[in-house]
Amino acid sequence: MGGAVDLNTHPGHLARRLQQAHSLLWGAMVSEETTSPQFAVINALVEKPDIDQRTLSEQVHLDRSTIADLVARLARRGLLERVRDPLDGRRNVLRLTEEGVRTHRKLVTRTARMNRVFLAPLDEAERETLLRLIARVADASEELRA
Amino acid sequence: MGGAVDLNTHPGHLARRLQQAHSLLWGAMVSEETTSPQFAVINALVEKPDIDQRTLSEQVHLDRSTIADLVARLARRGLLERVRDPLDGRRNVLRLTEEGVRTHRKLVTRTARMNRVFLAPLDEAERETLLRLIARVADASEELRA
DNA sequence: TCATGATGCTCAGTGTGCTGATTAATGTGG
DNA sequence: CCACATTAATCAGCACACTGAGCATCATGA
Repeated sequence: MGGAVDLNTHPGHLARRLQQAHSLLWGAMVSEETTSPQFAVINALVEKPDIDQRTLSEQVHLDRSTIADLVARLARRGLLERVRDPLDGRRNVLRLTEEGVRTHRKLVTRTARMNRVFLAPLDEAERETLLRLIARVADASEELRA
Repeated sequence: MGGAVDLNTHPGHLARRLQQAHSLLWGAMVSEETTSPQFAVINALVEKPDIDQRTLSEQVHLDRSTIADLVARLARRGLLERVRDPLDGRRNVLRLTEEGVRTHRKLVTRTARMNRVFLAPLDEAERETLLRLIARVADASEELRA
């Protein structure tokens, strides 16, 4: 006996496994260079260009420090431009380059295909349930932190 | 328009958010020193002592490289012992110390409490559904890898 | 105007997680 | 017995993600 716990009843452990399985499949089916969080950032900038890092970090639910690194990498690869706001010297205004927009277009179709493969073990109703339940738990936790 | 995607339909993005929310709550309600993956390792050693790192990595679904770092940190903190197997000089045999067992006992009750808070937005049926669906997707992906 | 506070960013430090290369030890076939 | 493959662990390198500290800039009130 000894009181060991079944980790399959621990959502944190399962979430980590899920994320890891995802990033593996991502590398194989979507891109080796552009990671999933990077795609989230690019996607957010397609929807709302010319925002600063703080706003961006709220959009994609990433830390301010994490965003800084991530944006620096994307800028180094020429996918976006980081310009000091002349009206407010504290802000970096972010905008995708042509190359960034092209990358986004390419990855959108691939992510759709990957998501189908990833969720293939579930039927349509289960897929929606899974996404909805995760979102509810995540939303509630993030609510508490605000 | 411009083709931006709704990230709430992307399981990878949701998985990352879920995991992040979890690790935040973990730090607040369970332990600041011992992380969730570290607990998974300790828990596995409670169930099966005297295994090597490779076996351990399969038990908790963590990479061999990652296990090495993680185990080194736990050993440095005196929660487990890493001994070269005299019968097979390649292996490190792992065993919890008294302190490690004590830590596990303490954290088991706290993790149970934390999981209840974390999943509070869901009713009992939804909780089981969530855990089961995540496990199915993760299992299927890991299957492909093998 | 000028002190105070708030805001946006950066930096250092730590931990998690992967890949790929290397090293050491064991096992096996000729 | 020895060359060869296999296996376990380590190491280097990269990316993600957090905290906490510090810095520059802007906004506000006295």
